Amino acid sequence: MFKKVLIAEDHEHANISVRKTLEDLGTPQKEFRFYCDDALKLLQQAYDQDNPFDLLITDLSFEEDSNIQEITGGRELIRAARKLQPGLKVIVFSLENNITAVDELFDDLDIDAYVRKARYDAADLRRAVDAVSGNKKYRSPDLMRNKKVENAYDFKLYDIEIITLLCNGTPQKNIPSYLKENDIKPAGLSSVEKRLSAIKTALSISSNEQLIAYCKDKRII
Amino acid sequence: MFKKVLIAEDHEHANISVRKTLEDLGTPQKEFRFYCDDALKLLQQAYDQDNPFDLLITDLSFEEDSNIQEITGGRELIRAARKLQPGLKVIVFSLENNITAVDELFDDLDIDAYVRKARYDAADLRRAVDAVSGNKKYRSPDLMRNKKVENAYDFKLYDIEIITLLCNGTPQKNIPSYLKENDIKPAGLSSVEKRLSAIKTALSISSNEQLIAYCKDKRII
DNA sequence: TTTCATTTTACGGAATCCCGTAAAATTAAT
DNA sequence: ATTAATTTTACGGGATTCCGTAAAATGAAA
Repeated sequence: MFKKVLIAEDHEHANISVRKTLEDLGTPQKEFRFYCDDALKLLQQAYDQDNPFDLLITDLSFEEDSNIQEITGGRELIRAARKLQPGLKVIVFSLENNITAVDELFDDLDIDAYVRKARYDAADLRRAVDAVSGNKKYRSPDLMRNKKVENAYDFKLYDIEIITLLCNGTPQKNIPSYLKENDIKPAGLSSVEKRLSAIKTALSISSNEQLIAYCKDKRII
Repeated sequence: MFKKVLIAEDHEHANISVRKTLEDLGTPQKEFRFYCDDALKLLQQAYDQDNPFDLLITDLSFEEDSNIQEITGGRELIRAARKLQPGLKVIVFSLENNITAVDELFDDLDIDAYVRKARYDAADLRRAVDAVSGNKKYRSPDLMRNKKVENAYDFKLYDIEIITLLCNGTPQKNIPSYLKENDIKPAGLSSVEKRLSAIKTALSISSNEQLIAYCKDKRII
């Protein structure tokens, strides 16, 4: 079982109960941070002092507030943590229930477990910690693959990025420059146009306006 | 302070930590349920046995699962609970951060407090319980804004008609023919364009996409 | 009815979006 | 390393939207 665990989670309530779950599991040393930057700093310190963490449990999205952060989300935190300490085990604990997004976490960031914040998430987290401590991967049962039929189109992170920009009033022609700034891969205007067009075709949707309405209704955005 | 509190919250982790918060506050009797129907049943039983609850803390959205429920959400639960026990204090504890939606909770359901699940939500909940036990209303500080200032534009039926058409994928240039069919007054394309432009200017919105997002968020559509 | 004010529509040019095709770049395979 | 396949970008023309101006229609008042 794990000896030293770091929890990065901005919601105080979630933070409290994750700590309690770890207590029940008998983890001797638990640290928690409300901000990604603080979490990484702690990770670094522990590493420098030859007493590194052996597990990171992190949320994906951290709300921005007056305390401006270098690292603004769980994905970047994981990347930074792994760069520092490649062998670090990582469990993501988040509301995200988009299967594709979770797949991307396993594929791109090689996380060890994904626990969705949901009805039985405490028991779920316990199972995840167990599995990961045995060097196994774990993902919440309801994200195994079943709800695939739900969405006629499988929204990728890239799609959501673009649609979010539209929601913020960014004109289509300005999206490329934003994508380039954030190093998001296909950044050409053509690519954006094509992707939007593909989404709309797949969903039998005819205008951007209708697409936004759809995404809002389905809570995709 | 409260003697008997019922927590209705489907997320196990949230449930655990709300219980812990109440413990810290010294609430002697705490019950919790993961489903609305169970929560209402317990409320009813306690009432029938002349030992009613004096506070309900509930989430707004409960995830559907195989356990089919009569009552599917916090709003209905509150309505049913108040019908049974009109004086019951109610604190809503939810992720919802749409000011208009929260306003509606106070206006339509006359809830006593709204605590948003966010960074300092444990401390926030404590303050809410304190306030409500002193017969005061409470809402999370970041949702304090005055409700009147919110709607910078007063949506007319005509506006909603047009925006609804856009949401259904009608291209702008086809809107006039729909309006004519339904005998809606200014049906010219120019009028439609001007109206949309006026709305966007009033709300400092730059695109139709952003307008749709705004209307969906504010529950105007 | 005439006049005036307001609303609605028509029109036109510029900007943007849409969509197909081709070039360029990247990736994979041999 | 070369070739082939795929992805990404560039380009261009037609459609649509955007926005200002002017004409037409409507309504109110005298």
